Amino acid sequence: MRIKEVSQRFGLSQDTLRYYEKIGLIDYVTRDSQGNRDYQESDLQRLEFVCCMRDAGVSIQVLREYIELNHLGDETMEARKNLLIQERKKLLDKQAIIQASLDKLEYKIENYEKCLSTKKI
Amino acid sequence: MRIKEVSQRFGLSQDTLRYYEKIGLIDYVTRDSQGNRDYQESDLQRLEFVCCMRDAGVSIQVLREYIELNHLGDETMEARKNLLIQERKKLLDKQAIIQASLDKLEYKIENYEKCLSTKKI
DNA sequence: TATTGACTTAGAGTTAACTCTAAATGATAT
DNA sequence: ATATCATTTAGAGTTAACTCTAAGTCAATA
Repeated sequence: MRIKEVSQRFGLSQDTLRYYEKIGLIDYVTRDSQGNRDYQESDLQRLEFVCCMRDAGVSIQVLREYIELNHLGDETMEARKNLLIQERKKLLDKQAIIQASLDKLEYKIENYEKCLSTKKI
Repeated sequence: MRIKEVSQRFGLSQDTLRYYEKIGLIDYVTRDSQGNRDYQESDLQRLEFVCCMRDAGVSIQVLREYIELNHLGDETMEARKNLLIQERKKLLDKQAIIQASLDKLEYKIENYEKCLSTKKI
């Protein structure tokens, strides 16, 4: 699959896709006879994971560490698991923080609604 | 209250507090006879709100807009309400995205656990 | 054959949100 | 009286994560 289609599929710019490859967030993508990237199924799967994590706010640095551990083979399984557990913790914390923020917003919005309806009477 | 204590209370650096004031995220803080900031109750309340929103990822730009509308008085109540509703939507979307990420992480972690326990037999 | 379009590269530039630096002031502790 | 400490200011520097630029290649189309 060529870069344009991959870009559309994941909602990442072509620049970002090349950048992710340059910094090792995805492996070197094979090139076709013209020298253009030809993304394989495995690349797409990696991108799926990377996009999902990036969308949630997982840092590039952490994802690179994870990828790096992957490259080092089975010995690093425990380390990888622990890394994911850490990130899960961070995301759970973030959800709680967002929830607190939502509660505050909810309260303020209701307040505005009260004010606005009163004003109209 | 002096900047040091405010900094500790909200977990913001003194630099950040001065920066927030400079860009209008909080109003100009009154200075004492020595020219040092003396944060009032109203400043602390504003900071409480700003911090909560910033922690959840609401952008400074949006918060500045909100503050700006506040300065413009009661006429802008509807606009302020709508701005908050928009931000609520963004945060709800973000929660869903994080949940998707968490589900994926959960799956992977379980997988690692299976692999690791099998290896030990 | 000329031009259009999709791609390539290396490297520079951008943006949001801080964070740091340097020089100065005034109050407090030794 | 001197040193230390908490402040102040304007403005420069940093970081993460892109995003853009310029110059070039190749294949397809008018």
